[in-house]
Parts: sequence; structure tokens; C-alpha cells
Amino acid sequence: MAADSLATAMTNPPPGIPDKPTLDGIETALMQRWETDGVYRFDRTAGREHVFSIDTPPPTVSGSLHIGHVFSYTHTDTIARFQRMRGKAVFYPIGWDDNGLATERRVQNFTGVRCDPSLALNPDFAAPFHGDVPKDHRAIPVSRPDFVELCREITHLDEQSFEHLFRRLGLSVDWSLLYTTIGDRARRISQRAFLRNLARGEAYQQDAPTLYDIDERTAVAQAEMEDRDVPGAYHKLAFHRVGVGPDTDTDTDTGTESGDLWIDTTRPELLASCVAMVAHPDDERYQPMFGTTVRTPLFDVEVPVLAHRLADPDKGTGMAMICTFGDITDVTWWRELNLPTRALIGFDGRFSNETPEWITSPAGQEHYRQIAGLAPKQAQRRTVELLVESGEMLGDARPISHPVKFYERGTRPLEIVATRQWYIRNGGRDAVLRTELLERGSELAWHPPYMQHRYDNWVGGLNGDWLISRQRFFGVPIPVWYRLDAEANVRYDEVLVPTETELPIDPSVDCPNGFTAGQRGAPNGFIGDPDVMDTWATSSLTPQIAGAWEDDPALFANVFPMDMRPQGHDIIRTWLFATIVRGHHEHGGVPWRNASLSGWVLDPDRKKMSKSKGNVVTPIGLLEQYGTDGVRYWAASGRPGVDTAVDEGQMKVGRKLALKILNVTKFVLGFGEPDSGAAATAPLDQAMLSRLDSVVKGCTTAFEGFDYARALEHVEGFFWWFCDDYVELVKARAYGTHDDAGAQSARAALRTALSALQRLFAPFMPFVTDEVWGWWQHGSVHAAAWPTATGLAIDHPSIDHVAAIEPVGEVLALVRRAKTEAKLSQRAAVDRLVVRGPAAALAAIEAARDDLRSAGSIDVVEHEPAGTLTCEIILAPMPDPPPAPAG
RNA sequence: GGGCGCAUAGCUCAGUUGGUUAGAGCGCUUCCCUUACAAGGAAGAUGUCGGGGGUUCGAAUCCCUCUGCGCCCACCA
Repeated sequence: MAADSLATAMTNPPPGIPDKPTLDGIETALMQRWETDGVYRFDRTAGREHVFSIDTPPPTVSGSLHIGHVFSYTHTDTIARFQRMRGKAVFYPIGWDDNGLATERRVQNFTGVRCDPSLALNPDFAAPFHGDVPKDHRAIPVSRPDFVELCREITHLDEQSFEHLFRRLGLSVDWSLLYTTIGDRARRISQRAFLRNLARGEAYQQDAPTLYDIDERTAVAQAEMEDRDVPGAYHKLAFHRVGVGPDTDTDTDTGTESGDLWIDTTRPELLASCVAMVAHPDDERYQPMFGTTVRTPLFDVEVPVLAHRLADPDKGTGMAMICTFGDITDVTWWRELNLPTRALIGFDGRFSNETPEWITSPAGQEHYRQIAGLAPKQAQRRTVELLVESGEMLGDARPISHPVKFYERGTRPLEIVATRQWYIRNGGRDAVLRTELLERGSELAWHPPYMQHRYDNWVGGLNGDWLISRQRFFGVPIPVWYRLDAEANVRYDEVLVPTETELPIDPSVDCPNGFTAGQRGAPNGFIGDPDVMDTWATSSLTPQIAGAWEDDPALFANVFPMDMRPQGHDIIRTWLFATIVRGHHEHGGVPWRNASLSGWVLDPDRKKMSKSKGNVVTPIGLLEQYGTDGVRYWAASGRPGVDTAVDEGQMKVGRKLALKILNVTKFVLGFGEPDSGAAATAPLDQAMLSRLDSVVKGCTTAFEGFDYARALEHVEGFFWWFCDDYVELVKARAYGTHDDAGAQSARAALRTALSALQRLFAPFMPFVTDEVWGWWQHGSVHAAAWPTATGLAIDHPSIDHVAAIEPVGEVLALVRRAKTEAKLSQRAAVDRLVVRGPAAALAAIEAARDDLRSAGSIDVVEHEPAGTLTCEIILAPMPDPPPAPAG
């Protein structure tokens, strides 16, 4: 390979070497050239076995530009470039994840509007603000179509700045493959996949208790929840045993000896929703009471006392009240104990205004009126006041800190509300499917391998199917309608679906087949599903979207299943898992062969970056200061899967390396071209190439295993040795100061190594390598072939070339040290060098004698046999010091 | 409570199936304007490989155990 490109260079020399090489301005020029020449364009004509396809993560454009983008996308880019140079047609798309709640919130904050789906479209609507919304602005209601249009406008702006950054990173993506998750193709594919899930029974709707964000007014999925420690308080409440007088002995903990039953609760406001009491079946304190009933404080509702294994005798009094619904355990109890539903918190997050029918006593009804319409926090305060008044709360509330479920982007705790939602089966309720999905996880090659534990852990711990419907607006609509009966009631069991050729559709605008627009909402007519799909329900189809599933069967067949899914380890439970679920249902296999997990970027103090901490590092300034290549060098030094701190020191090293590549190229090319057919014949030159062979092998193996960092380590280690020792040793000979044969050998070896080095560095430092490649080669280095072994080691298997060069380097270092210790210039002359050592070492020294003499300014080199390698260095007498300056 | 990862020089980290004297960069010290590079070069100092135990001719590496840090999951009355 090296010889081929060398030959090309010699027959047809390119423009040449600048007098003063610089990194300034090369990025802009090269980016333009790559685009013009289509260097990264996917070759559709390549067969599947020649394709390397990548399921690039589509960044959320509503988020800020983050150094984390630079980090992980660089990792993938190095792999893409390696595969391309190895001759693969690399399918490296890019997409913008623009649909979803994150975008809606950004638009709300950026323009001061809020979507009100009950409003009709206003053709004259204009956003009241544009990026500078006053803090006390009032959310201006807009219609759903107006809101969606605003979202499109703002995401378009965001996408432009993302594209700017991503181009600046030198990513070798094929920009002609750009997609967005709200675009026509994504909507079509997302809806098509959903309809097929529906047809096969993998998607279903269910009216069930659902975790619900009362601020965003939408259901959320298990994967989007997180625990936060928040302050709360235990309140000890008295439930009254039926047929037993009120408790007078307030010392007792449980009240079981008296007429009252005491419980501890953190959510006294849910008292009106209480449906039962529960304790552990083995709890002897309460065993006599199982099967009896008690009356709730304040509301005087009769509820049964039951036993269930999930009740913890050590928590509170050991007895709990079950409400519909305070937490997930309540849902379990409600389901397993067949309890009634007494839900009071509605979609608006407030207690129902209607007094519920299960509160029958006049006093209880009056108490309820005190909390009707309140939000949970206010309702709690009022309830506690009422309990204190009635004497049914024992002592003061005892403050605690406890974990509470939040939507990961939410600000108030999730409530549990019974609603009709759409689900996709993900094994959370089906052991067989769960096993199959765990099996899919094992079919993947994980890089690094231990990341598979996180997948297994998550899939094994699922406790429900995947809730995909969201009561939001800027997303892919759930593509179904429902029949209305003669009274215009919705018949959710009569689902109307479009044909696949109609997709994408918006059921709030389009009509089902056989109906007219006038029948929308009318008796015996239809109504569209108002919800959109969870953003993961669409991004779980990125392989299908990027590969144009069903839209372009030839392309899809050539890229799917993809070779590589790169992503962060924090979204294994969401993006990675969801994509496997969809691939399993639709294609009966894994959507990719390799999953490559990147770590997070930590701030320089090794803390996780987050917007709230304000320690997010933006990349633009760093790119300007150290150059893209310098920043990419830092990124590529982060091992796969390992969280890595922002380290400007490493970027500085990267920039230094880029400069060194520039300078050494100029130097080596400056020796002139070797004659046609010249080869490395000198032992030192062959030894260097032999070492290069092993570097090429090491680099290639590392890249094949997705370990870009190790590949970089290999080439970088060799490169500095090459510059510091090898080039120093042979430069005089290469200039032609010895003899022509030696010069030809050195020049051939230098150019062979230079060519290989530039290509080995190309995946990491795409700009500087392409710049220097252009000085003496044709085309882009990124379209050049990945180096292969030069073959010298195979031609002379009996010679240990690497061992032949080590003693020479060692002696050179000893000479340098002697000069440094004598406080002399490295150019100072050595009168005589006596090398003592083993025969093999002395032979190596002898073979490189002239190179050593030139590099060390040594007059006479002698050697004597000895056990270990030592040197006697006789420096030339110091010249007379210059006369001291007068004064 | 379960799982995963990490602990090596002042700092950031390599160290692959156990194998000579444990490495790199940054930082620090010294020297050198040397015609590829002074935004550079040459050299130098710095280590109980977290603690303890075990296997082995030999352990940073394998096993057990303890400690500390980080992450994920579970628990949420």
C-alpha cells in the first residue's frame, strides 16, 4: 500500500510543501474540500459484506452544545474513518432528535407560549417573544397547530447551530443522509412500526394506574423516572375500629389494645382515597384484626384490614393505609387485593371538586369540601389542620427525608392517575418475552463487555410494559381513530387504522377510511387519538429511519442490521433497550452487531456535568484554542466506556502532536525523493520498518475491537520514537552526506514510514493528516487505504530487526546525557566513544556506526566485548569561553 | 439490599493470556537558540501498584477478604 501511494507521488508530484507550515485555516479549507469531493458519501453500490453501517445517535437539538458531544462522537468517528480506510463503504448518517417534550419546553421558554389544544388555529399568530422572555411572562395560549409550527421553526434554528458544531468536529458523517425524528420519513416509519405492533398484538391500550406528571400533564414511562430525596414527614393517624370505643391510651404505638388503629403516613392528604389497611400476615400484633374493618379519620369511611407480604412490620407502626394511589406499592396492593378505586387527584394535579360518593357522613363530606380543588401540598396542609382539630393525629409531624419518584425532567413528584394509555410489550409482564430480550442482549458484542450487565439488570428488573402514549403535542401522533357510538361516546375498543400507504397521518386532521370530516366528533362518527408517542418510541427506530425501512428496500437490505450502535452508557435502559425491543418485534433479531458505549465527560474536578450545577463546558472555545485535532486527541484518549474529565492539558498535547506531524512531514519530504525502485536496505532502516509493522498490526487489532484509544496509543508511541531517535539518527545519511546507497535507503524508509504514520493518525486528527498528505500525495488521506505490514519482517524472518535498533538508541541516549551533564550543547563534539557490550549489541552499533557518528557528532567509535552495555564518552575539549562582557 | 466499575508518580491515566529493573503525558528541576519544530529540543528526580491474606519458581496482573470512591437498579406506607 505504502509503495503504491509512494509511486503515485513520485510520478506526479502534488503542489508541494509550504515554507512555514501552519495549522491556521486548514480546518475551513478541508471541510469545504471534503464536502465538495464527497469523501464521506456512502457508496450505495457496495454489497452488504463491504458495508460498515453505524446507527448514529441523533442528538437532542433542544439541549445545549456540550463537550460530551465532542467526546463521544469523536470516538465513533475514529471507528468510521478506520473502516472507511479499510475499504468499507461506511454508512454514517446523522439525525436530529427534535420531537418530544424537551423541544416543547424549550419553545415554551423561548417564546412565552403554552399549547392549549382546545383552541383553533390562528393564521395570524406570531410568537410574543424570541429568546428573551421576561421572567414574569404569562404563558400565552396557542392552538396545537400553531404550537407545532413554532416548534418546527425553533428546532430548525437549533439544528443549524448543531450542524455547525458537528461539521466543525470533522465528523465524517454523510450529510446527505440527514434525518430528523419529526420529519416525514421518521413519522411514517414510526407509525408503520406502531401499526404492525398493533396488528401483532405487541401494542395495546389499557386503562390502568399510570405515573403521571401533573405539570407537563402527561404519562411517563418507567425508564424516564428517577428517585429524588425530598423532605417529607410522618404523620401518625388514628383509624377507628368498628364497634370499639375511641382510644384513650395515647401511649401505645399501634393502638391494637384499644379502639384505635394507628398508622404512619407521609401522605395524609390521600386519606379520602383510602381503600384498605394492610399489615404483614406474620405480624402478630395485627393478626387478630385481619378481616375486620375500621373507619377512616375525618371522612368516616369503612375500610377492611388486610394482610399482604409487601407490608413491612418495621416501617412506621407496621400497619399502612392503602390509597388509590399514593405510590407503586399501593397499585400492587390494589391489584392483588382486588380493592376498589377511589382516585381523587385528576389530570390537573388537583383534588376533585366533586365530593366523592363513598364519603357519606355529613361531617366527612364537610371535611372533603375543605380540600376539594387543592393541589397535593395545600391539601396536605389543610388535612393536617383538620386532623389536629379532630384530635385524630398523634403528636406533631416527624420530618424525614425520603426518596420520591419524579419524571426525570419534572419539578413536582409524580402522581398516579388511572388513565387509558398505549403500551408496547417489553417483557415487563411476560417472562417468555423477557427471556427472549435478554437473549438478544447476548447476541450483541458489547464494548466494553461489562456494559451488558446494565442491560441484563434493567431487563430483569422491569415491572411493567412500555408506556408509549404521551398527552403532548410535538411528537409523532398515535395513528389511530376510534368509533363513536350513537351518543357520541368514544368506543376505545373499536380502533380505526389507516393503511400503510397513507402514512404519515395526523388523526386530529386526517379522517379514517370510509368517513368524512363532518363525522369527526359526531354520533356514530369517529374521533382521533389525541396523544403522541413517546420520543423513544420513534428514536427506538433509528436504524429503520436512517436505513429507510420499507421506503428503500435495497438500501435497507444493505445496511441492516447495522454494524455498530454507539451511545452513552446512561441510556442503555432507554434507547438501547427500546431499539432492541422494536427490532425483536419487527425483524426477529438484533438491530446491530456491536454496541459501543462511551463514558460521560466530567468537569475538571471529576464531577458529572449538569446544567443545574452550571459546570457544563461548551466546546467552541476549546476548538478554537487547541484546534479540532487537539480536542479530538483528548477525546480519543478516553478509553471506551470510561468517564473522562475535561483535560485541557491533553488538548494541548494534541495540538503539539499536530504541529509535530506538520514539521516532521516537512523535514522528511525535504530530504528529497528516493530514486524509483529504491528500497530500505540499511539494517537500521529495516529495523524501523519492522517496528512499524508491529505498530500497524497493533493499531488494526485495536480498531477491529472498537478500541480507538489503544490504537492511538500504539501509533503515538511509535511516532515520538520515530521523530526523536530514528529521524535524528538517519538525517545526515538521508541528506546524502555518507553515500548514495545509504541515502536512498533512508529516504525510502522515511517516506514509507511517513505515509503509514499519516494514515494511522488520520482517524484521530483528520485535519492535520489530510493537510500534510496533500503536500505529496493525491486525493484525501481519508480515502487512502489503511496501512498494512510492509512485509520486511516476512522477507527476513531470521533477523530480529527490533533488537537490532535498541542498542543504537541506548547509546545515543548515553551520549546525549553526557553532553547534558557537561552542560554542553547537543551539537558539541565527541572525540571518542568506546562502547562495551554483548556481541549482538556491538554488531548493531557497528551496522549503524555512521548514523551514530553523525547524530552524536562523534569522531571515533570503538567497541569492546563486555557483559552489559556501557559507554565511555570522551568529549572534545571545551573551546575557550568568550571574554566576559566589560562592566 | 442487589449489581457493575474504579483505586498504579504531585495530577490525568496506560500496563492485553502472570515473566527481567512498573511506564507515558502534564507539572517540577537542569541544560541547549540545534538550519523540521523555542508554541521547540536534550536530559533528570519522583512509586509500600488502597490494606491484609492466599496460589505460584515468580503477582500491579489470578483467588479470597477488608476499606474508600463512583454509577445503575431495588426499597419509597
